[in-house]
Amino acid sequence: MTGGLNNEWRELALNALGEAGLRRGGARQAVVDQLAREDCCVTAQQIADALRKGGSRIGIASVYRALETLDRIGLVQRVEVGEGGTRFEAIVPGGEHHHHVVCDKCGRISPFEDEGLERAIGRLADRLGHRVSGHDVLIHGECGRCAPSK
Amino acid sequence: MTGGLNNEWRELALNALGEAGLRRGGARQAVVDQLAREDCCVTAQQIADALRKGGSRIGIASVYRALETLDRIGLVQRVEVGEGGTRFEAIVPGGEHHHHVVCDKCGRISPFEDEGLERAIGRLADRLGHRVSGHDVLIHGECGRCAPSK
DNA sequence: GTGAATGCAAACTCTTTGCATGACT
DNA sequence: AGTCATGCAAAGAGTTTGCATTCAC
Repeated sequence: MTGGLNNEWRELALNALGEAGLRRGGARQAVVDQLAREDCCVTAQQIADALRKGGSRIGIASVYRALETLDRIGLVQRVEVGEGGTRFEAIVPGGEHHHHVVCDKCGRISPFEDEGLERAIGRLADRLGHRVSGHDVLIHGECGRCAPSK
Repeated sequence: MTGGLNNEWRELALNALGEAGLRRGGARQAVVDQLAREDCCVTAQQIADALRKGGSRIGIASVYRALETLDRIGLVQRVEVGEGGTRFEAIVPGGEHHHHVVCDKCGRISPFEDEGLERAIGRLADRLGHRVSGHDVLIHGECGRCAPSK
């Protein structure tokens, strides 16, 4: 499940754009394609670089605009990890979601899922009483590559 | 416990600065004092504004430098909430800690604590296998003021 | 007295906006 | 054809750095 090209999400996103009356011009579609290829959150700059490497002549501003649009529709999520700017990643509305581990050594960001954590947050949301619309969890530590399984 | 002036932390911080061979000049001390007055995370700009309102002639750069120093020593924590830049707050090393709720309506950031959540993260840390040095949890929803207890 | 800390201003990075051009429906 | 999207460049916002001066020790 790691290793890219989330075709399901790509279809979903292109459909959603159409339904929202938005066009699928070069930049917008290219950003969707690129996000579908990523496993975890990336910066706007990384997306732009990847696309240019692929031969596209995409301006960074268009990448930001596309990401903003996808975020508003709920297909992309902003992730703030405090290192090198805001990151973005594809999300399936109402679908599974993961959180992130930031490696203190190499800075790599890896995804993880945890049922117990989700349950705890669910209970917390009940306890807080007022509406809870979402949550982010960020773990700091060492990634699998810097400290291979213990 | 809400309402400011954490004298315990203030002493701790001033001591720690001395022990680290760092001086307690105007700006550094003023930032420590101001952080001790805050209940939750604030931006560098907010600290600078508060200090100037108090009559100090403190440059924003000195505030950033003081915060960077305190962060390095472990007395201050960066909090990324994705709205209006990085925030900072006082922390007691090894002591209790809270997380944050960002209000979708008014943008206010409020602190909360949750035992169940901490336990879940503890178990998660064990499961991940490699070293975990810290964690942040961010809840999005409505704050108590925008949706008074349900 | 001496070196670290500070204030100011300039530099930098990341992100957003304005505007003319080009592309999708 | 009409309108929305894009690219480029300039503007903004937040943060960091350089340097002369001031201040804590």
